[in-house]
Amino acid sequence: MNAVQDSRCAARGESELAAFFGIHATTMKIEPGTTIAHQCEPARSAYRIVRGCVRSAYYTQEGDRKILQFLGAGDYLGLGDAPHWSAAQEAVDTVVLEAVPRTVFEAALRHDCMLQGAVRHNLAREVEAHAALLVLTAQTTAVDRVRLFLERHASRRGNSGFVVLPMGRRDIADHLGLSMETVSRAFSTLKAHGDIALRGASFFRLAQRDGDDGGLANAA
Amino acid sequence: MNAVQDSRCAARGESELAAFFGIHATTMKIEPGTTIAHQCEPARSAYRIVRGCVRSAYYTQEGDRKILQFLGAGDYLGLGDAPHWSAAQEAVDTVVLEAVPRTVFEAALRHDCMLQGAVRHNLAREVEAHAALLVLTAQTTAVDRVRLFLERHASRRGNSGFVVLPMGRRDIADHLGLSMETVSRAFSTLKAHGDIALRGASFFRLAQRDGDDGGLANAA
DNA sequence: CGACCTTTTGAATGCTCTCAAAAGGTGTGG
DNA sequence: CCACACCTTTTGAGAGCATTCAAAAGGTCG
Repeated sequence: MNAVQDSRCAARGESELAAFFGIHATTMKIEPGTTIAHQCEPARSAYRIVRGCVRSAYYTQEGDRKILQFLGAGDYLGLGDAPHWSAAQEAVDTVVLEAVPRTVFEAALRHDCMLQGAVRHNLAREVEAHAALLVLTAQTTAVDRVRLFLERHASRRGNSGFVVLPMGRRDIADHLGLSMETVSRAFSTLKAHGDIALRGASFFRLAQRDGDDGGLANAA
Repeated sequence: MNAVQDSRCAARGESELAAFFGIHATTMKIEPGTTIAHQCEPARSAYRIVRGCVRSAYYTQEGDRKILQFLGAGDYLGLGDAPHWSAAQEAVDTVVLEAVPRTVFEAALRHDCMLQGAVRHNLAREVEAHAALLVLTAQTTAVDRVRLFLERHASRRGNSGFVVLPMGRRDIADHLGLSMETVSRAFSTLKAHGDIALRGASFFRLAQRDGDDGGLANAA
C-alpha cells in the first residue's frame, strides 16, 4: 500500500544496521575456503559482509551438502535469535567481515527499536530470498535453473559486461540441487544456444534480452 | 542442543504476540479453498491462525504453483515489513483467523521492543522452516521427500494414532516439487513397505521407528 | 443412484544421475 | 621457461527415476 514508507524503511534499515556495525564491530579477513562458523556451533557473533562471497551450507547426517544461499557485500549473518548456527558459514573467496558479539547485539536490540526494525527488515528479506530459491528449485529443467541462477547473480552485480562467478560448479550444483556434471552441461547448453558467453569458467556474460527473470529476481 | 533456552525464548515470543493479537485483533472464519490474501496484493493486515490449515502459494508467470509452506494454529502471516504479499495465502480447510491492521501493528512495533523481539523470533523460525524445506527438496528420491514430509507433519500434531492430512495430493506435490501421480505412488510405496498406514486418503499413521528424521524436523 | 472430483495405477518417454575418461587451468619445482 | 602434478571442468555412455498421457478406482454430495 505504501511503497514510500517501505523504501524509507529499507533505507533506514540499511543505515541503522550498517551504522551499528560501524561503531561496535571488529573487522577481520577470512581466507578462501575457511569456515567462518560451523553448523550447530553456538552463535557468538553477528556479522556484516564488507567484501567477498559467503556460502551458507547445511550438512545432512548422510554427508550431503545443501547450499542455502550465497551472501555478498552488505549482507548480514546471524541476525536471528537462534542460539546456534543452523548452517555452516564458509568463505567462498577472500572475505572481509565486521563482527559484533551477540551479547552486545542483543543488549542494543533491547533498547533500540529502530535497530529492531532494521533486523526485522533484513530477516523478512531473507525469507523472500529463500522463497525465491524454493521457486527456482521447482523449475523443472536443469538448464532453466542455471539460467535463472545466473540472471539473478548478474542482477546483483550490475549486469554490464562479464560477471565474476566466485563459486565453483560444485557449489552451484549443491545450491540448485543438481549434480556438478549436470550444471556443467547446462553451462555448455546455454553457451551453445547463445544465452551466455563464457570467459574461462569463472566469468560469464548474459546475452541481451528483455527483462524476463521469472518475477523473483529482485527478491533474491 | 539447549532446548531449555530455546523453548524459553519461544514461550516469551509466543505469549507477547498472542497477547497483542488477543487485544487488537478481530476474529474471522474462512471457508475451505478461499484466498485470504492474493499474491502481490497490498498487505493490509497481519494474521494469527487460531484453527485450520493455510497454504502459502507462489504462482509463477507460467502458471506453475509452488507451495512454500503449510501453516497451522499458532502460526502468523504477514509479520514481515513487505508492503505486498509475495505469495498468496489460501485456506486449505476451514480456518479461523485473528487479523490486526498493519497500521496498528506497525504503530505498536515502534514503541514495544518486546513485541519486536517476538516478531524477530518468528521471522527467524520462518527462515529455519524454509531452510528445512530446501534441504527436504534436495533429498533425491520422491519416496524420501514424502516420508520426511509426513514425519514432520506428524511431529507437529503429536504423532500418536492417525493424523489428519488436510491438504490434497496436488498440494503436497506442489509443495515437494513432484507431480501429483508421483506423490500418490510414494504413498503406495510407503504403505506397501510398511512405513505408514492409511485410512482413506486423508488419514495416516507412521510406523513406530527410532527417531531418524534427517535432523531438521524440529526446525520445520 | 448418478455426477463429479480426487486418488490410484499403468505404460512409455525423457531428463538427470552415476561412473568414467579426457581436457583445461594453476601453481610449484627443476 | 618448461615440465609435472593436482584440481576443476567438460564431455561421453548407460542406467534409474520422475514425468506425461491415459484410464480405472474410490469418495462425496446432491
